[in-house]
Amino acid sequence: MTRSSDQNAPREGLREHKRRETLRRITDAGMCLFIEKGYEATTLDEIAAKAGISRRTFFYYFKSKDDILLSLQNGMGDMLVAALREEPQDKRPLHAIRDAILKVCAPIPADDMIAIDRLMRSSEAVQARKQASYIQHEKALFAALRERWPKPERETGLRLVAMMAIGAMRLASDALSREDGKRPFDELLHEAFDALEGEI
Amino acid sequence: MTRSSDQNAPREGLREHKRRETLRRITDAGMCLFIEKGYEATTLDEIAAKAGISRRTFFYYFKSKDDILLSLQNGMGDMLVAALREEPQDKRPLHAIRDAILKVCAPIPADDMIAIDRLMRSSEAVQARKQASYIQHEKALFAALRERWPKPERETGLRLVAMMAIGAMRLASDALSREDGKRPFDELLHEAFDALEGEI
DNA sequence: AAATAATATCGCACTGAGTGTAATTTTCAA
DNA sequence: TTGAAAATTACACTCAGTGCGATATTATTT
Repeated sequence: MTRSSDQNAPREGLREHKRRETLRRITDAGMCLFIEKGYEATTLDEIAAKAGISRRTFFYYFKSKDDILLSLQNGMGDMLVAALREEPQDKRPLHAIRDAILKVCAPIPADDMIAIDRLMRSSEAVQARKQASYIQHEKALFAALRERWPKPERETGLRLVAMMAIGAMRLASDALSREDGKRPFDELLHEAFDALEGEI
Repeated sequence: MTRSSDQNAPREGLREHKRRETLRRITDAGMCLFIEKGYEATTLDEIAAKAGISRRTFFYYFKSKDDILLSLQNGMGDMLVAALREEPQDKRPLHAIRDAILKVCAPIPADDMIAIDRLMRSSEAVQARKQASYIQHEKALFAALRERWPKPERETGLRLVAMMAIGAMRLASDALSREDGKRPFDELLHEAFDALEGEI
């Protein structure tokens, strides 16, 4: 088989391409099995088999079984920060974050959100690490906020803003699952932020 | 050795007494080893040996290794709720919770708080489950708040209050560790709650 | 006191996650 | 083409956690 006969010429290097492919296969296999037979009941051997790799290779791509689920969650922090940077400078911190969250979450189908949320609830360890990832989001947001409002006396305030914003997001996300998607996410998020204004 | 020679007559049944003793021995052994050689590096075999029980018996007392550290954390939720119930009825929700937190945390030595906090940071899984326990505290507080302010239209608001209060507690606790106990916990907590008022 | 039930303790064998190591194969670059 | 770097694999290992069944200890009943 000569190289000239390959029609799908790799644009970004064959290595990178294969890597992405394998990563996707593992994630798909994992998600598929998790939904099919539950998170705890799915073993790494099964995932590896379905993804067509060895068990050892799985650990070349993921740090742990949890990471299959959490890789999705963990990307959120960076996305939020990026979206926040694109918000107009004159908005109040809380509104800027709210709109950043809206922008990041808008393209995610509600059904996917709910499905992943349900999966995460099925394992205590995963659920815990999801909560922990919220704290990471808070930290990331706080750092981004401080760039824009660098006065030292605002620090505690900005920490709280980040905390409240992520909290509101959590509330909206919980409500989405609880109501099983009856109302859209952006409505719930607005409601949570409005309630935040009314409180205190 | 006849029973009549026992001076420490068990008041609450020998079984209950032994149980408490064993529980304490396991916790002590665990804490001791965790501090000495780190959380991850300590095995259940070592803990069991030091506590004078078999490895299997450990699981009769704890659900997991994490639980040694988390049993301390998990009691907090109930204590907060109990303290909240004893607060005067006319206080605003946020102030009532703040004072409840103060009452619960006052008797805990700052050094202990810091030491446990440091230990929990050393394991990602434990750290994650600690964050998750905060969520449990929020839920418990929310339930307690709803008893006092049962109007349905206040629900979202009360959820947020619980969230902000626990958030402020987290902030104060983080600051305590970060400053290595330079300022007392109650000062930091007041600061966090005051900042909360100023925000929004 | 003896018999009986309930609770505690333990050992053993097992599953499954995760790691260390070293060998082999595949891709990339000189 | 050749040699370095990255990817894949097998194997053997440690450790957390579970299921099961046996034995010991404490409580309760007769």
